[in-house]
Amino acid sequence: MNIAKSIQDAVLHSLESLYGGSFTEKDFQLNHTKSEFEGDYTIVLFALVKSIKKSPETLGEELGQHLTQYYPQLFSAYNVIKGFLNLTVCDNYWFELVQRNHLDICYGKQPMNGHKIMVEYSSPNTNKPLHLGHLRNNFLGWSVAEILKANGFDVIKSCIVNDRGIHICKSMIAWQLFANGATPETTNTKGDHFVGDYYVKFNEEYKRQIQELIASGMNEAEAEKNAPIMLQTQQMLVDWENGKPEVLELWKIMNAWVYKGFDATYQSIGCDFDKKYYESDTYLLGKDIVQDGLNKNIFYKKEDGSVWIDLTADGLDEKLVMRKDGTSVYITQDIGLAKQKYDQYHIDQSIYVIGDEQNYHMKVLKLIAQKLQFPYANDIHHLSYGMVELPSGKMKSREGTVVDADDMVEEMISTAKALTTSLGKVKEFSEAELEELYKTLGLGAMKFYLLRVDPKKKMIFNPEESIDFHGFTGPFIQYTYARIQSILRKENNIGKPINHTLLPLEKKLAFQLEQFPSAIMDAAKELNPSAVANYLFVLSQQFNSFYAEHSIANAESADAKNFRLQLASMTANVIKSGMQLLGIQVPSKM
RNA sequence: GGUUCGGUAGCUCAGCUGGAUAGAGCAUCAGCCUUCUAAGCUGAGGGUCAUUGGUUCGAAUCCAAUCCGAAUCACCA
Repeated sequence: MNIAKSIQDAVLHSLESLYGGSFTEKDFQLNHTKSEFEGDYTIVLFALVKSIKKSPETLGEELGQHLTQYYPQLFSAYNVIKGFLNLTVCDNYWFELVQRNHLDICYGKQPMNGHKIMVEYSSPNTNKPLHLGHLRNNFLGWSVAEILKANGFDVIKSCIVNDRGIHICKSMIAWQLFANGATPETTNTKGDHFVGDYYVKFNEEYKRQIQELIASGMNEAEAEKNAPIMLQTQQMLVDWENGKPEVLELWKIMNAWVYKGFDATYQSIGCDFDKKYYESDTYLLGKDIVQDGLNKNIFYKKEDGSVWIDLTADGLDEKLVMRKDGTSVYITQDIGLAKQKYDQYHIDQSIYVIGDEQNYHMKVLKLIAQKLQFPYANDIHHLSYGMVELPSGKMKSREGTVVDADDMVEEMISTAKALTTSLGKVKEFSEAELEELYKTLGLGAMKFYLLRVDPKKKMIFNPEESIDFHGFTGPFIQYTYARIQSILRKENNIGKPINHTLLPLEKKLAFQLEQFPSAIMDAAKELNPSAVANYLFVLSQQFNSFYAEHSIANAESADAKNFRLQLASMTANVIKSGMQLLGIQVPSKM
C-alpha cells in the first residue's frame, strides 16, 4: 500500500471518529505539500467545511491533532495554514521504505493480473523506408507494451504490414521501367531505401507524363487519369489480384528487399513483435462479416450492389463497407482483422497505436463492431498520437523534407560519439565498448526526445534541440545512473543504517522514490510513456541536487553513509527499470 | 460547412478528477570542479495561461461564446 492511500484511510477514519457519519475519498483532497510550506502531504479542507460546519482552521486543528495522536507511526507533525492541513510523515516511514526496497529490481512492478492485451503498432507500407513519424509510433507502441507488462498484463505486440495495393505497384512499375535489373546488392543500397527510390521515380515520371499530356491539350484531371504509367500501375494491381505469376514473383522479390531493410532498422532501434500480420493475407477478411451484417439489417445494399452502413444517427456519415464488384475496402479488412485477433488470441483488449489522422476511421471501426454486437467491440482502443512536424511545418515526402529513420539513428549516434570524445571520460573503453556506449546514448536521446511529450499531442521535432544531451533528455538520466554506479563500484558493501535523521534533500529523494509504483500505474492507465519520462527526469534532478550538496562516501556518520548508499542504489534501480519501460538502456559509465 | 483535437515564458513542453505566490528544459546573464563523473549543481531575468463572459469561498484547470491553428469527413490504404 502506498503512502497516499494510507493517509487517505487514516483521514477517513479520523473524520468518522471525530464527526460521525461516513466519508469517502471524494470528500477531501489530498495533495503533495508545496515546497514553500512545512510538510509532505496536504489535506485541502474547504470541501469539508459545508458538511461539518466548522471553520477550516478549527477543522484543520482538530483533524491534525487526531491524526498525529492516533497514527504516530505515520505522522510526526502538522500545521494549518488557511484551509490547508499540512502533514509531516515520520522519518521512519521513508527510512524503512528505502531500507526495504533499495535492492529490489522489481520495485514498482505489479503481479500478473490475467488480462491479455494486444498492442498493434508500426504498421509500415512496403513501398518506402521508415521515417520520423514511424519512430514515434514504434517507440510509443513498444513502450506502452512494456508499461502494461510491468502492470501485470499479458501483452502481445503485433504489427500489420501493408504489403499490397496500388502504392506497392507504383514502386514495382518504376523498377520495371528504370532499374535495368538493378538490385539492392548490385547498388549496395539498403533494401527499403532501394524500393523507396523507385517510388520516388514513379512520382517523377508520373508528373512528367501529366505535364506532357496537358501540353498536348488534355485537362489536368484527364491527364492524371490517363498517364500511361498510372494505367500500367492499375493494370498491375488487377494482375496481382488475379494472381499473375510474374507480377507475384516481382512483388515477392521487392517486398523481401524491403523486409530485409526494415528488419535492420527494427534491430537497430530495438523494436520487436510477437505477431506480424500481412495485409496480403488479411485483405479478403471481413466479407463474411458483411454478409452477416446484411442479414441483420445493419448494412444495406444499394442498387449498384455496393454495401453501406448508415452512421448518420451517430453523427457520422454513410460508410461504404463493400464495393459493387464485391471487393472489400479498408474498413472491412480492419473489421475482419479485429475479429481474427480476438479469435486467435482471446484478448481482453485491443490497442491500436495509430496516428490521429485516422481518428475518424477508428471511430467508425469501433462503431461498426458495436452495431454488429461483437463481444470485443468495447475493448477496441485507439491510442491516437499526434503527427511529428518540423519547425518549418509538416514533413512532405514530395518536398524531400521527410526525416528518414535510419539517417536519424545514425546522426544521433554520431552526435553521442562526438560529445563523448570531446569529454574524454571513458578512455579505458575498448572499441567495442565505445560503439556500444554511443549507441546507448544516441538511441537513448532519440527515444527520450520522442517519448517525453504527451502522445496525444502533435509535436515539433527540432533537429538542433534533439541532439542536445543536457537538461530534460535521456543522456541526463543516463548520466545520473552512471554517476551512481561509479559510487557503488567504490563502496560495494552497504551496511545497515540504524538511526538517521533525514535531511531535507534525502527526504525529498525518498519521497520521489515512493512515487514510482504509482507513476507507472498512471502511465499504464493513460497509455502514456511521457508520465514515466517526466517522473525519471524529476527523480534524476533530485538525485543530482542531493549529490551536489551531500557527500556519500564521506558522510558525517556511518549511518548517514549507509543510508545514502541505499538511497543511491534504489535511485539507480528505479532509473534502470523506468528507462527499460521506455526502451532505453543505461550505461554504467559514460 | 460538419465532427474532433489543440492555443501556457523568446523556443520546446509539464501542470487540466478546481486549491496556497503558474513549473521544467533550452536560450540569455551571474556564480560553483586540489574530496563520490561539471553530460552536473546554485541563482537571476523572462507570463494578460488566445479573448470575453459564466459557475464557485477559490478557475490555467469546469461551462458557453468568439478568434486562431491542425486533422478528418474517398468505391486510397
